[in-house]
Amino acid sequence: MPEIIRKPVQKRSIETKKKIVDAAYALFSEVGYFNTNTAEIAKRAGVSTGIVYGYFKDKRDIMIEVLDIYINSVYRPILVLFDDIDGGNLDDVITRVLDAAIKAHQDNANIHEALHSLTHSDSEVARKFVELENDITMVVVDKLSGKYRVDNLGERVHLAMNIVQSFAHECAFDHHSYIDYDVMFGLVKNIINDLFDKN
Amino acid sequence: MPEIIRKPVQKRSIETKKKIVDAAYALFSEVGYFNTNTAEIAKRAGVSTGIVYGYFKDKRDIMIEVLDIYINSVYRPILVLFDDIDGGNLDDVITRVLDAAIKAHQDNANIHEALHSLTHSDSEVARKFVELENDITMVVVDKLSGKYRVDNLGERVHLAMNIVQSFAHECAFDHHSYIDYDVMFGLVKNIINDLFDKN
Amino acid sequence: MPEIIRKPVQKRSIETKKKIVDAAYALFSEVGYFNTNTAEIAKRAGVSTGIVYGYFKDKRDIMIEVLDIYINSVYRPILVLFDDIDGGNLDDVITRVLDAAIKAHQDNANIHEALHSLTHSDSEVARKFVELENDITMVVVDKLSGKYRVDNLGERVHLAMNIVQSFAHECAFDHHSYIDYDVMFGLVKNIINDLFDKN
Amino acid sequence: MPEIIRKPVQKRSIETKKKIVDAAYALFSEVGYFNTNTAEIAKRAGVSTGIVYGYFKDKRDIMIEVLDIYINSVYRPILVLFDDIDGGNLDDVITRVLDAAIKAHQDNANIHEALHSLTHSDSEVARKFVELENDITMVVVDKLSGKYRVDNLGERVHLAMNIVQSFAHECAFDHHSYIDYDVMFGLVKNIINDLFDKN
DNA sequence: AATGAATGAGGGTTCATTCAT
DNA sequence: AATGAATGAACCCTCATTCAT
Repeated sequence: MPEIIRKPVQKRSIETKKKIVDAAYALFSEVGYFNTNTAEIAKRAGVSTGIVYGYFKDKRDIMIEVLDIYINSVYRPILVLFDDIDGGNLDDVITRVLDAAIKAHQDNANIHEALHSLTHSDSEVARKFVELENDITMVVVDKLSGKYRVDNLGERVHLAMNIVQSFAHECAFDHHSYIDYDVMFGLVKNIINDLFDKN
Repeated sequence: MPEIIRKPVQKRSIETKKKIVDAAYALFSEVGYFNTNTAEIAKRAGVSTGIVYGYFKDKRDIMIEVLDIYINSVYRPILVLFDDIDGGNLDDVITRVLDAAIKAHQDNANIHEALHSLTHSDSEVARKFVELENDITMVVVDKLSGKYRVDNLGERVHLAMNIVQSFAHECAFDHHSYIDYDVMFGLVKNIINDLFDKN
Repeated sequence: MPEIIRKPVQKRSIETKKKIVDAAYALFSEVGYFNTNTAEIAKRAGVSTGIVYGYFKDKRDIMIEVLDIYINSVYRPILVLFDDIDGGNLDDVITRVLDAAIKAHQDNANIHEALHSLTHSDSEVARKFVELENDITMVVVDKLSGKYRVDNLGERVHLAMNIVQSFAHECAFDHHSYIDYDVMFGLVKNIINDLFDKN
Repeated sequence: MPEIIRKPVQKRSIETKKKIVDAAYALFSEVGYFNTNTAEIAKRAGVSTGIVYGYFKDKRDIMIEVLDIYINSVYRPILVLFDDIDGGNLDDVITRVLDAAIKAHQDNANIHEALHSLTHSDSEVARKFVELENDITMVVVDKLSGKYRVDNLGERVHLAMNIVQSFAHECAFDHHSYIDYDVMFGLVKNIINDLFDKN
């Protein structure tokens, strides 16, 4: 059975594919992967159900594309903020990274959890998330290693990443009325500063 | 004829219900809520498909029960560890809490994420998780407030909780080969100590 | 994915399964395998679409069962006619076999071709048909070998079988107005007699 | 806007149409009519899916053309072998016809069954096959009637045709390891000779 | 209280056919 | 004449839920 999946080259095609991915991204974000059906995706994208399978092998394939876009367009871009680290001071970089992470989480609300929860039933999703965290840690370790001579830099960076992630998530959902997020922002900044500044 | 959901009072009934919940717990943990079907739950529980609806209104109702059990049997018990805080020193408590959190995560591997990912499509699930975190923060703040006079105790406790959670999760999955988890354990302990010890 | 296919033991179950197979048999016979859909089978059987998959893994699985029934209930029974061969004379046996083959073809009109045409896309179907012909040849050779000492008995029997088949098919469809089937019957009988009688 | 089906007159057009039919012929032969889709036909033909509908009304229309080609290019040509019948002896003609029939079956393997199985769901296909057999019988009867004065010539010719067909099919698939096809060839030849030679 | 057969709406996917270019 | 993207009805199959026993 010779599945022919379109590799869109023409402008029209590219746009159709983008419409489908965008619709899927939005729906996965709103109600999750399993609560979204392909008819809904097509409808939201303004196309027929059939053409979805002209661009994607199956529903999972759409999800993988959404995941890639999420990773490469939302997640990885934060890494460039570390380019300033050589010239500037750490505190500014941390502030900018925190701001960016919070913003990314807010804009992309639920998609992270929607995709990450698939980790347990889809090993490729798991692999991509692990790889992403590995990459981020490696890049940041690399940037810092010249400047900050601390023991266990890998562990420190990874932990910092986890904390940033956790905090951004906390901010995005903002469920706890008793939390002053500005205060928490300060606490997080201190923690991360401490992770690298002293030894 | 309105379906009557059994409130089991007899021993036999209680056990049947427990078998169903246990089976659901295990399956949700292994493959997630949406990849589990009720026939499978019944089979794993060793009961008929029909009787499941004698104890639960619907599939979601089983999930809510699983969630309650997870929260009350796995999550909340960690709170008692803070009872020692008056007599002992903080460092020991932190160590024990971290150990307990890691163990809880390891034993209950995927269930947290499986349930938490439903947050976005089920507001009651969301409410329960928010409530849980509120409760934990409140209790710990209460315990600590007599002894540790720091500003923003609520934010500190909540942040500490997030970090513990994030770290326990990290340990449970242990996907990153380059991480020495003992080292990270020490870093986390320091961070939390710092959050309360100094001012 | 734990497909549970019912092995019906209760009377009710056995009847349901039979209704499904009978409906499928009729429909495959009338319009062929590919022109029959599972909803139609269920409808003709007077059951819901879902239950079909309680008894069969998939549509092909129904077809395999239909094939087995065809082979074992229609085809193989002809073999018992050869039991008389020891005591009686060959000519009578041939007559009875021809009559039986024609009747079987008439009663089961198109099913043979409907199933046999799947030979090319389903190797198990192919295997079953080959096996069937092998078995028939073997059995008949066995019966005859004591009595008729001719060379190349295997080839003779197999050829006879082909001719009987071909003729029964011809009779069943009776498309050719210029053919006197009684005459043809006599010709076929002579041919087969000649295959064994003389040397 | 009524679809206009091209009656190709230009060379280019004729070739395109031929490519489509050839592709369809091959695919029907390999996997059958229902397992072949139009996209596949177009791809194999090296044309676009759309243009297929420039030359054919629908998928069935392609099949009818394939059928016509099969009948006229593969089947009917065997008839010319009977032209020799006046001058030569019958035995030689039979040998040549058998050889030709076997070769035709081998070269065109599955197409006969693929097309013939459509008989039951498409009356035009049925008609064409009946017509073909009628024609063959008529022609052969005509050729023979001058020379061989036997009773029931129609039945004899038709039966001979069936046997040849059946045997050619047997040879083409050669599924039965215990058959010596040269021996069978001889048996078939004798049978047919006997059908006409004596009376 | 329990069984497991039965229901039927809904999901993912295919494919003959049409249409804009 | 030709392309290949697009359509949407129809197909196979699943599964939460109900029902007869």
